[in-house]
Amino acid sequence: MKEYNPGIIEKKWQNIWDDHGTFYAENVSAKPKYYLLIEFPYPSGKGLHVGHPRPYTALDIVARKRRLEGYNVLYPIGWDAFGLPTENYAIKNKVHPREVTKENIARFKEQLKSLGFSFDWSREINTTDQEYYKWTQWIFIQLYNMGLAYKKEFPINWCPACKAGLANEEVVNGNCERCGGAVHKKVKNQWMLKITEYADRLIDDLDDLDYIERVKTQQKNWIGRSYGLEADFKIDGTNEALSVYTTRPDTMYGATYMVIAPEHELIEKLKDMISNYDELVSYRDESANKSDLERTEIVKDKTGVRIEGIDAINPITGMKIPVYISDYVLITYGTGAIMAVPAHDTRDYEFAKKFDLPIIEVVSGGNIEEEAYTDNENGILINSELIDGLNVNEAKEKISDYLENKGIGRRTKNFKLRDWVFSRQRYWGEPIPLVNCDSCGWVPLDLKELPLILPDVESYEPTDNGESPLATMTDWVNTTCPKCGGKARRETDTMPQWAGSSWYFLRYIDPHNDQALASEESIDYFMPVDWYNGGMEHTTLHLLYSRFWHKVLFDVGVVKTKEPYLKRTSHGMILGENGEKMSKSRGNVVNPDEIVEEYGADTLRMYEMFIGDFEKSVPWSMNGVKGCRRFLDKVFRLQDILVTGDTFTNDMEILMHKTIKKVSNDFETLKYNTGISTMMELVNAFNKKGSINIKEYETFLILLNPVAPHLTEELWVLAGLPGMLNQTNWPKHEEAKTIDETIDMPVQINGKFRGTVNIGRNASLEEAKAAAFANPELLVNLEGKTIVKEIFVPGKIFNLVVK
RNA sequence: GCCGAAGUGGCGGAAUGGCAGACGCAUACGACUCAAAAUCGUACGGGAAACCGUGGGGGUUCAAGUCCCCCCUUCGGCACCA
Repeated sequence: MKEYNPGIIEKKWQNIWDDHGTFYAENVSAKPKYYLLIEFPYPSGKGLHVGHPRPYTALDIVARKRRLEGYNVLYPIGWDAFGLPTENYAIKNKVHPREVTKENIARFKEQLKSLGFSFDWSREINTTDQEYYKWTQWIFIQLYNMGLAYKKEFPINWCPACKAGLANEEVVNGNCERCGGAVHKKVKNQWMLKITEYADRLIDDLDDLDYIERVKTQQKNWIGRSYGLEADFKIDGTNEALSVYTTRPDTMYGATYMVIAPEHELIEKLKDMISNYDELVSYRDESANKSDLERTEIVKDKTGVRIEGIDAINPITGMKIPVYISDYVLITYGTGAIMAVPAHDTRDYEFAKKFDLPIIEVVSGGNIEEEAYTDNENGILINSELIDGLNVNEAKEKISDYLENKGIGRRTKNFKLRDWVFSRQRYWGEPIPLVNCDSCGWVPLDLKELPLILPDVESYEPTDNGESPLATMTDWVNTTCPKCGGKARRETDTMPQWAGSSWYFLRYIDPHNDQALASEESIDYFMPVDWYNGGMEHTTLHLLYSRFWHKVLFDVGVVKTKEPYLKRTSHGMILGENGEKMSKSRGNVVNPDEIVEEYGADTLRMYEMFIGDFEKSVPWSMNGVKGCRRFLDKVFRLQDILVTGDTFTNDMEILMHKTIKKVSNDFETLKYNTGISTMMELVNAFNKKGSINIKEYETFLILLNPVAPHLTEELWVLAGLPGMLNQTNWPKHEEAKTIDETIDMPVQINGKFRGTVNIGRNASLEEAKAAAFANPELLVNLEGKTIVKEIFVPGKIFNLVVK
């Protein structure tokens, strides 16, 4: 008998699929479409590791199954190729990032191709192509025209040693990833995108989506919507009022002092009344110089300064209360000021203890001598004249009404989500297509001027002053205003890596269109994405950003669906054999090339899916790989016991239908591991029987095909089955034929398993009882006992309660 | 601290409230072989057994890995968001 040689078989079928364009999606089709999306890779210099193929294989299984079910499947691939690692590598090795990118992509592509994914390679995209980023720039202009892009002073991470601005991911524990030195803040005028304007929609529209629950909750928490009251506290002896935001207006009687952020405008406004202005300024400077790390490290120890010379008036009690500045209040959230209720807020409690401020209990139930009582959702109000005796929720409403009626309070909401800092002072990104004109201000380029090509530069190293490398290119920077024709300067910041990936799923639909990012008809046909799988690490940034851009494009009228992705799932990480995260420095990286070389791509694919629960992290195991290869060898040897037959044999019929049902279902529900084990059981059953007929064999090959496509296509041909496997149909089970006529019903005595009885599926209690009493082994347990209760669940269990 | 997920053999992991450990790995023994590999077969949670076993402690139920309450541990996310 021939031997299973994956090296030859796999190459052969990959070529056939390529030559036939087997997996190309049709642009126009009478078939229903199905759009599957994986997160397109960043082509790093390291090549693939075995973690990459896990999600790709999972959706490849769904893609192949869907095609056999009669869908026009779009399963595309591309490259998210702008970004820092490439740029840093290029600087270090004095190669152009374009060249590095080209090489990396070539390597990734070769590796991916060797795994036999059914990607539509005719739609391959690359975010660094001019024809691609032309439309990234076009979308930016839409954002600008809608007023969603604006410039703002915003601090960047600045490494004084490297003289470079750093991305957040380059800052590790407050230090520079490269030189290890402390990272400081440097304020720059940057482009921001108003994602906060879409915050409500980004939360509310989640309700109708089929996203795994942890993704929804993480996004909701990240956006962080809260409802509360903005209330005005008068500053004594002035017409000024200090507005605070609170989610607990019910506790206002307990507000014994106020705190404002060090940067709050009130200090400048009331400068003349303040007797310790200099002290406040030096505190402000001090906290500005603190790194993020320092600021959070000092959590335990609250600092602050009282603003001398002013007092605020609690609007509900009329009492004069002091005002402090402290960096535990953030200028970026709410109004940058709070009313402090130390009895019921841990932070305020700590501050009050330290500065010896009064603590007034207003919700009963805690022990405020010991600590703040915060877990008080169901508490009753005390020491609060207007609302004494009410519960927290009633009190909130009453106080809110009261202050709104007096015109010194407004119900409002707040978000933790901040606007998106969209500028990078880097070379390897999309140029921002705007010019600054002395008379017209910021002016976007015309569509016909796009793409604004990233110029070739001698040196793309960051500059000493934190400006983008593009800023030194005066020829490129100096231009004319598209509006008035006067002198103008180009924006020299580039876009972040998140830009290209925020809309790539739309370009796949119509990747060569030079009139639009994709044609209207094709968008209408293919959108939305039916199933998007990706890593949990992208939940709060990429996934949210792309939902935001899609909603903007919806508002512009480019897309017709308010959400880009109907369904979102997430895979677990693959760890090294030692159970640690795979990394070069830990020396536990497994390269898929080695596995393909030694065992074949089908074995790798199968093991990637069989390794464990798809949603959980799991350590790699070379022995596990061997086990999967062993199974495929077994499958190959089924040829030896192949017999004729055009229907399932009687003794295998039920098992066949059960298997079809289980595998079909498991492939839809991320349970690839149990789907595969079901097929293993089937093969074991045929081997035990000693034969498999051609009909059973054919069906089995189709079921296994999504997991091991090369082998099954080959066996299909070797068995003389008609055409190619990829042209056939996915089998369907008959529900009636998945049910056994007789079952081994477990018999329990006092809830303990004592044996089984083989009875009819629909047998009655009497039949079960008769069978049980005919079994001497069971009778032993009944000796000298009386039966007090018989529990019989048809088809399930027979339990005798005895005394 | 807050939010989320999870704790089951030597390992990865299965189990609509109804026989815990499917399937695979590792291991041991046997067959084949001059021998080895491959392959095939048998065993494989603990215990001599009665029994005991799904992180720990309570509870609901005829019956709990699964449901409820409390606690411990691990992982992921957020982190002074008022």
